[in-house]
Amino acid sequence: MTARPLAEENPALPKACIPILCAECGMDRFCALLGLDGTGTAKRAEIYRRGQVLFRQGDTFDYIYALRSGSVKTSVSGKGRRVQITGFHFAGEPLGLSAYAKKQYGCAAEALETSSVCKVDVNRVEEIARTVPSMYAEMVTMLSVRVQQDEQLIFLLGTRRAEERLADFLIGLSRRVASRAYFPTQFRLSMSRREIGSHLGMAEETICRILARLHDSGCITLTRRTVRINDMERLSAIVSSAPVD
Amino acid sequence: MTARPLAEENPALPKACIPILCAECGMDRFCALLGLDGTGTAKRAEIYRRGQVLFRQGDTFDYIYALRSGSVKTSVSGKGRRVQITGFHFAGEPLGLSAYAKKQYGCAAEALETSSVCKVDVNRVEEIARTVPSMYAEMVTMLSVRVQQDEQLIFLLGTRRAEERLADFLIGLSRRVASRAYFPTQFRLSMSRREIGSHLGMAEETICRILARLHDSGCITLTRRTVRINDMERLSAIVSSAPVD
DNA sequence: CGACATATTGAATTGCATCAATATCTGTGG
DNA sequence: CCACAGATATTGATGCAATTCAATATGTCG
Repeated sequence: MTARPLAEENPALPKACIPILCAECGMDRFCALLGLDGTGTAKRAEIYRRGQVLFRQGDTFDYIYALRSGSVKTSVSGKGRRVQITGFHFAGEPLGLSAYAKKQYGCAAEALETSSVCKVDVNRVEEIARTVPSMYAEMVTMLSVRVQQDEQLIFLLGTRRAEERLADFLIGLSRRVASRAYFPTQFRLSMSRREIGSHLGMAEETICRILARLHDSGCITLTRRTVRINDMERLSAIVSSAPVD
Repeated sequence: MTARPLAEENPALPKACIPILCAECGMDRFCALLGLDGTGTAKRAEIYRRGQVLFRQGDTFDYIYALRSGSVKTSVSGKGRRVQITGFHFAGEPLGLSAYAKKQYGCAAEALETSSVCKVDVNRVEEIARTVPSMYAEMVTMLSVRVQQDEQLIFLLGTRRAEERLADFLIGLSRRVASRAYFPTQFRLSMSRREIGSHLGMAEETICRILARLHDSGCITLTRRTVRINDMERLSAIVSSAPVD
């Protein structure tokens, strides 16, 4: 059993996400479900490599996933090869839960890099709930977090201009991934420019241009897929800059 | 006790929303919670008029709401008076649940017209769960439906052009409100052009122009806030028209 | 009726997409 | 180790969809 810091000792993670921290796998609430099978080790941990899919849009809801390490993108497709990346996901985040009602996934999930993933068979959920009565409450918590995140993205897509979107995106990433790293202001993008564009509702070229502009202005330093935030103040200012007013 | 059609007899409502239909108030799953207080009547039903707020963004999570009739908009605000309407809500829909984890509402809710709303004190949720063990599972269901809806809106905002957005919006509205009305292809908009624009991420004027264009082409008939869909085929074709390809 | 919100329509502007060309990176096999 | 091919990224030039600004019309309600 690997010792891990308790939730209270890890201020990097958002409060809402860590009431239960599972010492077995170092992950938050969701992993607690997996830790409770009596063996002390998470069952069904699997490795996915870049491009491998966890599930596809329309697939029957069979597993709930928990990301242990790496990163995953979720995307919604429509007709005419148009794809929207609805989210990028990192260690500690649950995936697939939103298929609960419809019994099929409303989005696809694909690994962005080599990632370790726990899977829970949904048929075991009721069963597990017998030993963990609060399990559904945990699922409510996780889903409610997701709704509020999604609504932030809706706000971004509906009201922000290109540069604001990208600044907002970088700040969010730094909070989620850089905070765990050695240099909290520096991190590596596991997704391509095209994927960032697909997530923020803009063209790949626009991502490039704005990143270049932020780099030239000294706001960030960009080398390949490595980003260092030099001036968080300025970046924040860009996000909520001039009202369209 | 007013007799109401069972879920199976009301094909107008989406499947995912009606496994439990509460005879007491005619509403779906959420209202079942309210029907189970032993009195046979929903407690704390209140009337809100156009412009009155159910809750504000940032307010402490104190009630879960269920819309019995009328309509409500939810919106997220940022700096610089920019506002995004994240959703329009009609009879049978739950509101405020997404505040569960953070313990404060991430959006504001405001009545678009005179509306009847049930309120459940969140402090009673645990309590209620004792008589209704499946209550948390119901909440998971409702939240998972909401996530999938939100992801559809994210797709729309990220990938569709103005005319497609509006066509998609009208089709969605007709499914949600017109189906309950006498003429299933005709309905009245409870929201202004500006509000539609704020929801779809476009300017009020653009909404006007495109509505006029759809009217002139015979696709819809528009009189004030009354919409009649004349050619659903064509409207659907607009939604998934030319790939940006 | 008069005041104010809501809606419509036109004209000018612009932010971003699109098209296009080149550069750079990554992995593979000789 | 280098050369090559394909993916990814950058940068420039051009076009257009949608916003913004502006003016008028129509609706709503005291």
